[in-house]
Amino acid sequence: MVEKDTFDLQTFLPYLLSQAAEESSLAFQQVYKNKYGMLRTEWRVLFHLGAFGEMTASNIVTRARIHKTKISRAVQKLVEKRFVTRERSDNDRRQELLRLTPAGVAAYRDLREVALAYDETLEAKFTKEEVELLRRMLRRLGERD
Amino acid sequence: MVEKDTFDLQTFLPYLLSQAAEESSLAFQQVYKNKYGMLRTEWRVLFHLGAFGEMTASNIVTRARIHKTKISRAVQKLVEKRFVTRERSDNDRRQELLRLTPAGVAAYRDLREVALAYDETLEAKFTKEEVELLRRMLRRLGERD
DNA sequence: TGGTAATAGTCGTTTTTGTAACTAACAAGG
DNA sequence: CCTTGTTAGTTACAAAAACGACTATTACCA
Repeated sequence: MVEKDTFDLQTFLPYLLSQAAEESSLAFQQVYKNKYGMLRTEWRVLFHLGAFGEMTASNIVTRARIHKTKISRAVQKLVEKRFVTRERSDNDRRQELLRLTPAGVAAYRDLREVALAYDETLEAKFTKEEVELLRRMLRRLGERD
Repeated sequence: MVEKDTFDLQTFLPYLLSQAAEESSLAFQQVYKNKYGMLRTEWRVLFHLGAFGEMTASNIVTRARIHKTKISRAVQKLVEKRFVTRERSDNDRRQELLRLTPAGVAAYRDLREVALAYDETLEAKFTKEEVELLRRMLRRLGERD
């Protein structure tokens, strides 16, 4: 045993953040996993393509800050699932333009609705002002240093 | 491309939470990883033993909500590193009492200081009141449903 | 040009994690 | 005592993540 402690895990922000992140993503995770057999990175890629339209893998890497090997494998899976097509760019033949198929668009829209509804249940725990502040703080904490 | 979107990842709380959690734990992670060769679960186990003293693995499972197989493996690693000892309980010979060794205590104290200092740098991004609210909200979001 | 560096994306191997099945010890009721 | 059920913790195997090396293409510049 150590002397009486001035440190409490319950005040350590990285701990609180990771607990909150984990708990709050569980329910949503079940949906894209069970309904579409997707992993988290796949959902994120799908989301980016749905929200921003045609992109290359490295666009997503930059925006989502996910390692390129993870993106690469997620794209493969999404192509296998027929949610995404890829086409070599003519300007730069290293790049591949990624696009949602109609099935991909449908999945995106469906998940987007689920996400919106789920987010509302989270927001309902607090006041509007609190949620607003929370978002601002989380964005700030999530900024790359 | 999809119709103009009402959904923005930047407002989706699980996304913001996971980005903030990831980013804000990176720097601290480097410390326990590089300095002590620990993984996240190992640091958490070490922390629990340092803060609360002698515990069994399932005590930690309950408190930290980490799956018992992860705890089991983390304990093995910590024993190998000579930070923790285990001893079968006499009352119940299924249980093992876990304790920090002097080296474990030293590592704990060191990491505790690092954590405290690091937390302060995070807090410095906001006002006292904001941080207080943030903690409350994160605890709320991290509660098991 | 030609050579070197940088970028896009993939692949292979090693670590970690997740899941479930397993052993050992206890508990409680007949 | 015996059986059945529960708890503590480990282990085995499969799924997923991390990390680095690799190919192909483009960019830069002497």
